[in-house]
Amino acid sequence: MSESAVNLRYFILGLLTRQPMSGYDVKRFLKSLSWLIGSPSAGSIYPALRVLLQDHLVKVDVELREDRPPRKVYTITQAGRRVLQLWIERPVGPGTSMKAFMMRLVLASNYPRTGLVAHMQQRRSEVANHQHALEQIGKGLGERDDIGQRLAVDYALAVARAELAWLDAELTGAAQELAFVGTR
Amino acid sequence: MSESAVNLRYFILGLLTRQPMSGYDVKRFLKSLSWLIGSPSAGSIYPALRVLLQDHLVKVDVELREDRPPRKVYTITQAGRRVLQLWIERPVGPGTSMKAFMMRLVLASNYPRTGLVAHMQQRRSEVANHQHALEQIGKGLGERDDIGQRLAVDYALAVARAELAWLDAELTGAAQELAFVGTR
DNA sequence: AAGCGCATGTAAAAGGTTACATGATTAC
DNA sequence: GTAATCATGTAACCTTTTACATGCGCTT
Repeated sequence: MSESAVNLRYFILGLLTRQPMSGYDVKRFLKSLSWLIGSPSAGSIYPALRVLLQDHLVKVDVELREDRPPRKVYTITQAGRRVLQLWIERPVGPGTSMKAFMMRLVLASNYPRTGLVAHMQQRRSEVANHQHALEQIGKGLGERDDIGQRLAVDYALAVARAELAWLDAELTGAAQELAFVGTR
Repeated sequence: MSESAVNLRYFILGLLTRQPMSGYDVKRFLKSLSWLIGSPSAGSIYPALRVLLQDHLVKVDVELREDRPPRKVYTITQAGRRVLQLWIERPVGPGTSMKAFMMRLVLASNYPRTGLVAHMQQRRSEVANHQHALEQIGKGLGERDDIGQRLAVDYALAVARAELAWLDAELTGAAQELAFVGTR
């Protein structure tokens, strides 16, 4: 359950590589993807942006409009891009949540193609491991009355299988692309 | 992203309905299911148990062993069972994470059968909603260069489809059981 | 001899949510 | 006229992680 820490800041930093955004923009965007990543409240987004600003990883331009609170548009700096690259290239250890994987997937455009493939392969092996572990648990359960545990393990297995199927399909596609690029 | 709060305490309380456990037992069990629910550190489990104890929802028996730290075995009290029922019957609002759903699924044996079915139907409609929302986002993305967003949405859709398939299969099974019980 | 599993816990720090505060504009 | 959306932010509170502290027994 570790390393959810620090992630929101880096993820927001990553979003700013697509285009400059205000805190409110970030909030709206995250809300639209709430299913994938969660929808953090204002009380975590604005402070996160302030920290990024203090660390000089983003700069801010204030858009003044008449009779409204000013809109503060944040832009990633060169230093920000460097720090983001370090974060993105840092291999994610075992036990990474789907949410953490999703975050990096959303930021795919910041990866070199091979880096993205490596990241997906990493996920593939993680999920395969856990699938195996779940199957073992399932067997161990046998005829007992752990109805809840059996349901939960079964549910998780169904999800794991879907993840693996998607990753395999996507990875074979990517492998062909890379092979093509390599031979032309 | 709300209401992760308070959950670990209740979930641990729920685990104690299966059998009395020590903090270390809880930790080991959670670790084995880390993929489903996450594996909280000692720093959250032991304090959680202390709070449960202070609220008289569990009681503790100390097993003294030679030359080792004593093992503290926690047992749920009647008051604990009542509080757990209230938590379990409280309808989970929209935006509930898979993890929160999993927690309640693991505790399925504490539900009356119809309550469990209702809970799964609730999840079904939630996932269906989000699937729809994701499909809309996917269409809106079109031919743009949001490669990351497209991948993430696609991935989430694959997972959502798997969840729906599982829930539908399980719910039709449960419906037949209930019908059978109803007619005999 | 080093490290892991057992077994408990605490303290500091980080992170997040909830609730509040402000205030204009737009849609019903 | 009432509610939602836009737009920012703060403060108190809660939970969780990280890192530490202790110490035995077993395995490599």
